[in-house]
Amino acid sequence: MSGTFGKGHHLHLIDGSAFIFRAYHALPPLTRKSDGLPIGAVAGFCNMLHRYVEGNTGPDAPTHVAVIFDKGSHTFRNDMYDKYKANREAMPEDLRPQIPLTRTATEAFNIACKEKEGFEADDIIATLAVQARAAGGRCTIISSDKDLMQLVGGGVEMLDAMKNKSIDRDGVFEKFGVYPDRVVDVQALAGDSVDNVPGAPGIGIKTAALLINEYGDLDALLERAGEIKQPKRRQTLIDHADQIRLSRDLVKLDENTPLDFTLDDLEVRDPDADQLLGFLAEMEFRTLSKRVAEVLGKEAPTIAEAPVAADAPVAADVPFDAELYEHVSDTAALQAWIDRIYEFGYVAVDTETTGLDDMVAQLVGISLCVEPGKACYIPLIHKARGSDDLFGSDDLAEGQIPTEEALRLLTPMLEDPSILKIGQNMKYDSKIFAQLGINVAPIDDTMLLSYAMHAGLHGHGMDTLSERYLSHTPIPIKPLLGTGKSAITFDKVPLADAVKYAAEDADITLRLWQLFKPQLHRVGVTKVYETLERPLVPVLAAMERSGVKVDRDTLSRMSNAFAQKMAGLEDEIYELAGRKFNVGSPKQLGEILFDEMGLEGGKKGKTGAYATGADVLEDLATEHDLPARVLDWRQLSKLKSTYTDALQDHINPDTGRVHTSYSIAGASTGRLASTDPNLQNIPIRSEEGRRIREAFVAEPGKALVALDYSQIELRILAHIANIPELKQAFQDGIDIHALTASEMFGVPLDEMTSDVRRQAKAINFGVIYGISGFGLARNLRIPRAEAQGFIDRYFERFPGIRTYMNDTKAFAKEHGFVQTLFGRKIHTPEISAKGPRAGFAQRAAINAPIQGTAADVIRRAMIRMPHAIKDLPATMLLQVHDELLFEVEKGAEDDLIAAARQVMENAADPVVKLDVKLDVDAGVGASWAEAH
DNA sequence: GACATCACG
DNA sequence: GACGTACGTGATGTCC
Repeated sequence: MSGTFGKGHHLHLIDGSAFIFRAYHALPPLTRKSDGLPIGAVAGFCNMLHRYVEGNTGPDAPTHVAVIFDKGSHTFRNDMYDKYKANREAMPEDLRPQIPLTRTATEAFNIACKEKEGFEADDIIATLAVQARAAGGRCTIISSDKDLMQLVGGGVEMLDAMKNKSIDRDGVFEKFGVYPDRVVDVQALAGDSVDNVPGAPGIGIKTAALLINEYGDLDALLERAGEIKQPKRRQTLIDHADQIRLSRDLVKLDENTPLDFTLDDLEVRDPDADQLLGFLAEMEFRTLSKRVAEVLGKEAPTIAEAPVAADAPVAADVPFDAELYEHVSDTAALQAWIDRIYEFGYVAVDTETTGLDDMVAQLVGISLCVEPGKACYIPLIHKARGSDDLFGSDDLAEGQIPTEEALRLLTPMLEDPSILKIGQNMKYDSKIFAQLGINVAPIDDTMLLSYAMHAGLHGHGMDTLSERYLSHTPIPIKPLLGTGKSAITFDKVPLADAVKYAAEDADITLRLWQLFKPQLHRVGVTKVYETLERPLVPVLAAMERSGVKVDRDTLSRMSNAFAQKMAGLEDEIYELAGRKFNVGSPKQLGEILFDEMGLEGGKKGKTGAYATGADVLEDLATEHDLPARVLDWRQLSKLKSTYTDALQDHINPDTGRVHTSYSIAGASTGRLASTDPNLQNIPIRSEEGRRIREAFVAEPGKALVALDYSQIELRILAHIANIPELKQAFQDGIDIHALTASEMFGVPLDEMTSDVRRQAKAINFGVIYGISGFGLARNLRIPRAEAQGFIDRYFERFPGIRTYMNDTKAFAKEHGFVQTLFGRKIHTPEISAKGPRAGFAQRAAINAPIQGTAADVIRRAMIRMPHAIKDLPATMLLQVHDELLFEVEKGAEDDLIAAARQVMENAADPVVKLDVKLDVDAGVGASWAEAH
């Protein structure tokens, strides 16, 4: 399309400074290999331009486009107000030389590049947008700068390229509470701390919008300021009227910037392949050159591989050699290591201990590494071999620094805020040090780096990572410790072996860190790692060390009661079966039920054994008493073995409390997992099981407080899939399952029966899991066709759900991962598999953003919690996915609930603005049963 | 160590 | 049209 710009034309205006700023902060400080020129921002800028150009296909593609830049630091606004943008930070040194290169880049892409001395880019954009509107064409401003929102409307809209979200008049209203024509008035009142626009003191956007909407516009408001009821607000407006008018002039964009070009000069042009590829080659952008060349159908330019600096060894260059590891046996050698650590500013640390339970294990030795291949082990309490070679004596081996002495030297370094301590699963090591009163900080964790980048692809244990990323199989621990009863602890491992094994772990950790850390940016998960993973480590360490008090007598009494009941049931079962057998053996039970007794419905699984799961037995229970008895027996057996018995063994003899361990990198979705023991699956659904929670108690003088998010996953679904009815119901506090039932079946809310509600509830949950007719039918025990009918009606009523499911599957197929609202990536490698695996992967992909976002939310709450409750006599003890359990001194319960609820309900802010509020329910009691 | 089962969100 | 089918976990007991 050509001719004079007008109807049918579509102008894109890109806010160049915003692109540069974003590119600069999104990428690590890259430099051009050949000469060290800082190039990160240019690289990011080019990537964004390329992506932009590639994304511009289809009927909505622009006919005209320009990138608009700021020029010069002095504009007419500085003449109006000398403090305008006065508290802007200076441009970073390494960004300055890149600015002109972004102009060159724009021209290399053959996109119009415009700027004007004395004017901000915003003014040029305003002028062009107004011209485009006047000519009857459309204009899209690619920026998220709120100052540009005053231009929206009448064919002008904005596009946030990062979020790929367009902002129209309603979007502006959402942001400012007024439509675009009054945005300037609101900004004039609210001011802007970034640009140093003064505004009216004490008035923010909300109040400003309120006032403008009440009085019509700013002039009317200032004229009638005397009518304002609130005395403080009235006085502010009267006193600062001039300042407010000045602010309006500052934020009002100049729509009449004199320009020496017209819209027609901005017509979209094809890039000149040679020019573009030439520029990219000059910048030495290998990957982008290749990508662009592919699109243009050209050969990628060859870019000479610059020699890697000799003094920067990378992991791949240094072979693993355990013989080179150093045994640090005296303080002089240790001091030399500490000195080296201070030279580098970081160190990989690993502790060796007497066991895997970090609440009990004792420190045996410490290994350190600052450069690949150069690591040491500092043994502390290794035992000397006894005369009979059987470690009969308690004597320490030679060549060890006394623990106290070594820690005296190491502690300042471990606690030094300027020295980064790198570990693999640092929560373990920091807990070991915490036992000794040493507070290790700051930390980096290779396990969590991997988790942030590779969740869903593979595990994140050191052996896995070493083999995958370093092509090196670590020395196995088993031959050193042995197995079973004859296994020894690490302090009995001979020093020569211990040095090799232990130092290698630090070596591997350092190499992984060197490899992973720069990749974080590239994978785009720096924020995830920095805000959701790393800060959680000390929080969890503290919770685990606190533990929760569990009353042994309560458990013991329950255990005896269960045993008695089970014995009674066993007698009945043998009677009904006609013989004795092992009730706990599904295999034997299946044979009894289906072969000997000849009951119908025996189905064999893959392994050829009959299925005897609860669902099968429940069906059989209508026909026969035996399956019902077995179900009862199984419930008791589960409660006894897993809870009343095993839990007692987990009571720490020193603290009298149970200390679980949370794995941060276990669940692919971002959820935590609790192990040894698992305190996230303590019974609650059955009345009998629920009583186990009576054993979880507060110390005398204290109470337990439980706070849990109400329906968090459904709220997140309502937001992500954008379902207006569900969002409204949550805002209004309406029973969401009843609402769903009402919408689907046309039953008014006040006539809802519990059965219809129950069905709707199953559907709501099913949706979160990637529903299927079969699955819903089985869950509700209704015919499959009927279940499918429900699902069809649900999708019809809430079409956004189907769109979400389809979009998510498509996204996973295209990218190989899905994302939470906070940017956590969950990889879905099997999404394109054949057969049933694809189905699994698709449902997991649908579920992951929902479950994962909820997990992110509570992580954020937990990370903020210590600060929020620091002045209260309270401790955070447990997390159960959507619940936090606290122990608090009596009298402070309400204060704690208020503080913790505040943090939990606002945990998504300010990164994610949820369309639904988050509600938190709270309970207090002497036991977990009472508090829930 | 695999499998079945069942506890939780 | 057949196939297999609700998401994410951990602990326990049986059986080979």
